[in-house]
Amino acid sequence: MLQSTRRSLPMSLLRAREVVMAQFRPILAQHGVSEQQWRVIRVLGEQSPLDATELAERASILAPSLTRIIKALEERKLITRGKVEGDGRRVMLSIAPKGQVLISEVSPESSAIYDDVQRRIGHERYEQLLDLLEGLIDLEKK
Amino acid sequence: MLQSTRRSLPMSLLRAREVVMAQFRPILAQHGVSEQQWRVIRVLGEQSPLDATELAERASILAPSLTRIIKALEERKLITRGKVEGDGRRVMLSIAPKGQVLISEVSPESSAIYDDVQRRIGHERYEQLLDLLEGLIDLEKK
DNA sequence: TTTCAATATTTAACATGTTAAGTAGTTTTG
DNA sequence: CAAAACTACTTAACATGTTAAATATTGAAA
Repeated sequence: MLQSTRRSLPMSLLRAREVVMAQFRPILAQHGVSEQQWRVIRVLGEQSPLDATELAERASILAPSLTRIIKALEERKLITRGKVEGDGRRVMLSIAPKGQVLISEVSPESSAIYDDVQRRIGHERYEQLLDLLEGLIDLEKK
Repeated sequence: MLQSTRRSLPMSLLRAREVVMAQFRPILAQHGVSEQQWRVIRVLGEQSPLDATELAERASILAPSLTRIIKALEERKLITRGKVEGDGRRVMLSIAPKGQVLISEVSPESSAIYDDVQRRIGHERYEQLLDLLEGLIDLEKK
């Protein structure tokens, strides 16, 4: 039997993400960063430095995209890029002062939106949803 | 307090979708269609004809992307395109015979994967996840 | 130590996402 | 009825997704 296009898991995940991101996009746009650039900045805000592979993994961005994003963010001095002594292949990325400023500006607005979404969906259901998604993500590792 | 990048809703939705789609992509690639092209074909397989706006809505694809996708699929004769008498602005799209063949080829493999994911995550949790996602999607309409 | 395989990143090429602007056709207003 | 507002779709421009190939470096094997 054919899976309906309405109640299909990939489609629902896509739409749900769309609904949530629609709340965030205006804020990010005001600060001149894309969704992906913001993910990179936020990950580096949590831990710096990180090599490109680790960063790509944590921000869920493919290597070729990351290369381009790094270039753009470095030019705007939001992050910095350095080499690793002992391994000439790797690139180490760190959050820059301007990046930290950006984080401190965007985070409050971002948190407000998270809280709002969480409140509208209900705290319990919100946690439940995250748990189920986590379970789905873990399928990959098996 | 800063939201961790790990347990964040947009990120989890993205990753979960990635895990699921990673199962499908090889099949679609074997048949020479992208994920988005497949969504368009499948929606038209459920109902034809549809005007571009309806199709975009149901396939969760933005109008500019749809324009390009339609062009590609029409050239491959997987779908057909017609005008609406009475409204010169609209474009009506329909599944073509070759498109129906493609659906009949891909669907069994696709269903098998759905079943596998569903089985691995558990039927009940699967339905629960879809319900929660639906609830999140409905936030948009309020 | 030289050669080969593996790793980290980049580049290339093309599809799609995203926002804004453009075009043509249609409906509403005055 | 004519101008204005609206609608459906397309085009444009640039960022990102995606796969494959290229580069440079490192590590392992002969």
